[in-house]
Amino acid sequence: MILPRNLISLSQTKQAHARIIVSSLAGKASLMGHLLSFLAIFPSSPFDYSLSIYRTIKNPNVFASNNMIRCFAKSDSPLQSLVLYSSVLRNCVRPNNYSFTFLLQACSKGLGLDEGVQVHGHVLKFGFGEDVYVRNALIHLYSSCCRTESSKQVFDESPHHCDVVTWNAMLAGFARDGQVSVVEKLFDEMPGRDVISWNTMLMAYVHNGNLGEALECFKRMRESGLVPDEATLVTMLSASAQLSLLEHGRSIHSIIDSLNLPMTISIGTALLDMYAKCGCIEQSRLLFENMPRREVSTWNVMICGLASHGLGKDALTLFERFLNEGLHPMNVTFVGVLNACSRAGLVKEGRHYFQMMTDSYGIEPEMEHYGCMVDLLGRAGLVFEAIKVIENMAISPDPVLWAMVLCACRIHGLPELGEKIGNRLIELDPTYDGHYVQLASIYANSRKWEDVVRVRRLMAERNTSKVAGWSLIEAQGKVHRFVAGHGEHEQSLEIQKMLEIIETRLAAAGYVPNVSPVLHDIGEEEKENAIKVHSERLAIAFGLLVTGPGSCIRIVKNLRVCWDCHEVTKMITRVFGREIIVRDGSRFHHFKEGKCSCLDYW
DNA sequence: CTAGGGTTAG
Repeated sequence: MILPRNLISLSQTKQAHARIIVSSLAGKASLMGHLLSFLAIFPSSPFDYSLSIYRTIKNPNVFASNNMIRCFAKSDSPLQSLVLYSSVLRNCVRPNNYSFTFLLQACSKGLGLDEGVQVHGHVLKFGFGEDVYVRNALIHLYSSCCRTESSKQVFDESPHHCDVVTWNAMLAGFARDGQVSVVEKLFDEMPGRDVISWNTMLMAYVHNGNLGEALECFKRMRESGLVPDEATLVTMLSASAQLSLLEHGRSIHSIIDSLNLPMTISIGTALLDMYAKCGCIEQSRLLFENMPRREVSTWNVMICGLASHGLGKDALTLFERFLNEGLHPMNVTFVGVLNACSRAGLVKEGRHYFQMMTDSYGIEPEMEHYGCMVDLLGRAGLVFEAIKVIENMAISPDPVLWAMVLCACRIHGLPELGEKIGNRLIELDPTYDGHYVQLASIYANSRKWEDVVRVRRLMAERNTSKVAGWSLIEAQGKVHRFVAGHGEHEQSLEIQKMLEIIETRLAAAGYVPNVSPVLHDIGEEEKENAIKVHSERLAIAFGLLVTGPGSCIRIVKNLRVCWDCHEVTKMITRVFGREIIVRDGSRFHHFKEGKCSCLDYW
């Protein structure tokens, strides 16, 4: 027993077991307890071997039993440890503090809240209510089930018997429950914070969409002098990815390099996801090819990344490679694959992979899968086949699917059907303005102006909720946010001038703006006053102002790009000799030399 | 003689 535990392999442990048998020492409770304690370390190892050892012990003492409980807790059937616990009690062996930490661990892992509550009773009965380890295990149990009131109760019962682990378990519980402000409060109150405290705070922000706060918090963490670890950096990569902040993501990447952290699967996957979501799909590919090891999620991220960039064929090629390597796709893998088909208009392939998913892999299609298929078929003009998919669904369809059909009706000129679906959708959700916009647009295409006015009036009267359009651009070490209209940015005068320059130069190049707002083809932003300048145009104008000539302009926007802005952006890349990458609400557009990577299909 | 808290993706 000289080697540290974590350096001992399963086969070495088995050798030790063999020698114990040869020396006829098998059956000794303390010795076998040690053996079990080694077996408990191997992650999710099956418990049958451990159990066969435990069974040879004539009179198992609490030490040996604790370690067997621990083996169960680490296995795939953690709740088995409770069965053993009851036999321990039957044999009149008194459990100790170790027994309860292992038992509670088992309950947390096996989602046995009811069982955990019973164990909690035994904790009190046997007098371990003030043991820090036991209390932490209890708080962890309630935290992992989002029972924050119970966690808090345990915490409040003896507030002095706690350490940083106690506080961290509390943070995690409220974080999981989405109570970010409580996490913040506890984080401020706690007497000392370690890396895990910071990580939990960061994850609370990222998981609940408070991405700006996460960036701020990470800055404070660095100022406090704490060295971030793998979990910190993976979380921050996720924040950078969600916000599409390439410069920030790159700075995290350089921290990873400077800390000499190994390229683990987690780090690698998070990095390639970050690059993909920041528009650098080639960088993602490079990373992917150079990763020493990958797992299914790595492939998922890469396939989804390629799909979001409209590289449908490449995504499918990668998926075929995945299958050739003998890997087993998950439901998410097929979300990526079907998305790839839908973004690239690959109808035949889409049908093929949808069938493969259900027939060859027995994966039940979820709403996302149906969404891809309906979108794919609808956009390709196969509106009735899209409807058939919805009608044959095994689950009840989300209205979003009908909204896709509605959109297809508008694009492919099916006004009567569109009118029916549009009215039905408005009935279902009168507060969402997107449906009114689509319906009005369909009437406009049919030149039914009275209907256009009627629908728009209805929308105004009902005070529908609308999502304001915004665009982000990272420049000069800051994030600049633009909303439709202008005047809020400190350089708004220059931006205004730049917009005029753009207009003049595009006009000289022959661009004719789409004058009638009701004729606007696509656009969730139609609902915004059409006189206002869409947010991405402000961001592009600003980008032209502040970035060096010839450099690429990267924009993120929350809604989908409207047809008009899409046309203008194409022209700008030609007239100004710039590359512009826009991540909109549904995908990436790489604009270059007057063309877009989506080939106007999105 | 044995123990604990936090990881990403659509």
